[in-house]
Amino acid sequence: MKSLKAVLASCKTIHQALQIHAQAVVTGRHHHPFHMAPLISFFATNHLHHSHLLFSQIPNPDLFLFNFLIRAFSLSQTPHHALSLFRSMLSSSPPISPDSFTFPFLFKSCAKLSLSKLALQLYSHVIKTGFDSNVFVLNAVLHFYFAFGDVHNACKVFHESSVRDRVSYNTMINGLVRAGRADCSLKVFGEMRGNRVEVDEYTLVALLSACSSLEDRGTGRVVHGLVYRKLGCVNENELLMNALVDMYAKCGCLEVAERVVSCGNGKSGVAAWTSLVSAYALRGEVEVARRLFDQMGERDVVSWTAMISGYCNSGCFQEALELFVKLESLGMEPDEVAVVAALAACARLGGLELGRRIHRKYDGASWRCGTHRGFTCAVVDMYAKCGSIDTALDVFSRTRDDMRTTFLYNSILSGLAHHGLGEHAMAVFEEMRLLGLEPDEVTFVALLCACGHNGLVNDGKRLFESMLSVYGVSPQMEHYGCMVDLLGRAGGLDEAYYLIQNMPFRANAVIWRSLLSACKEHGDVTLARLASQELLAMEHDHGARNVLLSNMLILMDKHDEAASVRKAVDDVGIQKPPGWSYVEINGVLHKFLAGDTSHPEAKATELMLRNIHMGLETIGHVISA
DNA sequence: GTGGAACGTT
Repeated sequence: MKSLKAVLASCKTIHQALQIHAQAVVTGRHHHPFHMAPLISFFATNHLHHSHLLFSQIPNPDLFLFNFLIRAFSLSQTPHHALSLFRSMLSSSPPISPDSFTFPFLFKSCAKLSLSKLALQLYSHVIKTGFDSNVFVLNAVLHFYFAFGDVHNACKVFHESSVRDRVSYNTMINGLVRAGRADCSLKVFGEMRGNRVEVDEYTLVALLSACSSLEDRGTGRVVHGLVYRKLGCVNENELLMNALVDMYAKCGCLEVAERVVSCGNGKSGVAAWTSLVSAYALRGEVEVARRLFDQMGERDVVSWTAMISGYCNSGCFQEALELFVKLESLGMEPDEVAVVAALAACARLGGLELGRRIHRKYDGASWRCGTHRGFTCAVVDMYAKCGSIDTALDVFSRTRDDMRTTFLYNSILSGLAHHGLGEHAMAVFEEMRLLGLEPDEVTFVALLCACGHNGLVNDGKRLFESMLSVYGVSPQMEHYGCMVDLLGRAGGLDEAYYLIQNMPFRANAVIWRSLLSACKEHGDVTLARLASQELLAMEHDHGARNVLLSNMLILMDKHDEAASVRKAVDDVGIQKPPGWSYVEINGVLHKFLAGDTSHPEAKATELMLRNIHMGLETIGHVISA
């Protein structure tokens, strides 16, 4: 008689397997772990739920069966089942203790479910029971520390461990690269070589990723040499080929990257092509990127996202959104990254209706690798940039504390700043501090900008002074710019000028322009001349500042000087690139230039604008030129 | 009769 395993191996359909199960029930073998294991294992690949059902009918499952199912669930989309199985394993009578097989699967489940506390509890159990000297357990611990972003403890455990193998090194190198510490990963690789541990394809892929993120083509070439020595010129590993192409693409060697793709005997896959698309788009050659994108044999969500982001990077937001809508219409499920890119494009175009549609559609989405943190941030940013600050605040306030990040606070703070809600911004910042989130450079730009727009001079000064001393963020050019603007608007022109003279770097055009417009506002001709001289001496020309300067001189009744500035502008032939504006009305995107009268409803628009102006002036606003 | 780690998009 054939063994059950042999019979199952020849099963072609689920029905045949179910018949075998029925037979086991008839012969009374369905209660025995030993007899049921092959059936449970048969269903585990595609019908895990059924395996679980069979398992639950066994009165006394053994450690092996528990481990088997815990493993299967830890790899599945529902890893929490692995943890409940573990609980029932501990509480069965007699209780079953986990072994070195159990722990790695539990850690994997914790990592997938972001249960860092549980993982740490389990780890202390591992140490107590001595399983930390098992290399499989160690590697799983390293993996979960990296998954939780705890690079420090991963390194600590790795360096203090007495057992290490090739996988430990690979996990370290890969984890460090993904944590943005590619430089450290190369050091670990040095240790690996020093300890005469052989490299394998996992090592090589991780090293190529390190070179990609460091844009270190020299080391990249050395690793390419290692690949060649290890595997010869033709290789069968698609992931490795892709990593190689990506390395050359990220290092700017696009020609070499393309050569690797074409010499790869068709072994390089979607990822390699996606790297090329993204590299060309980043270089500003969107047309080339699009041609490659259209030529690709196979395209997945990531390739579409690369092209969409590529358009965004080159300022082609309309093309980006067209591609996103096409992606949806093809029935492909965009991931968090794609949706974030589309929302960013909406934000830049003022596409409120499309943005709102995207927000509603993906609000409850359950993304495989998504955290929803990026999504929330992009949604808040989109509403704020589209002028709907109330909706932005609404989404923000309904966001759970553990979903709040510095980035999210930066989005809402910038929104509040641009909407002139300075006091509200200060209150939100206070809330951010209480939550223990650390502000970064962007936070302070938003805050100082908010203070500037609302005349909160003392708050602004206090914040600026606390940046480095309290928060460890050193002020950049933008922050000085905000301060010059803040002081200038409040009439503190001398203080602003003093700040410019005492900055650690030379002021840029933005700063001088901001001082110039403050001079205009407060009628300081001497400082205005000084600022405009600085501006004219700057290399990269910008027509707007001269227009501003001549406007100012006209307002100050210095028509002769104004005329000479205008003439200087005309003589040099300074041209300001046209600034396109976009507005979305009822889902239709309208594009126009300043002074553009080509739109069919230009007259009506002009009339409405005049009404708004008059309304603003009636309630006491001063409209500057 | 069960183990581990890997590529491309923000």
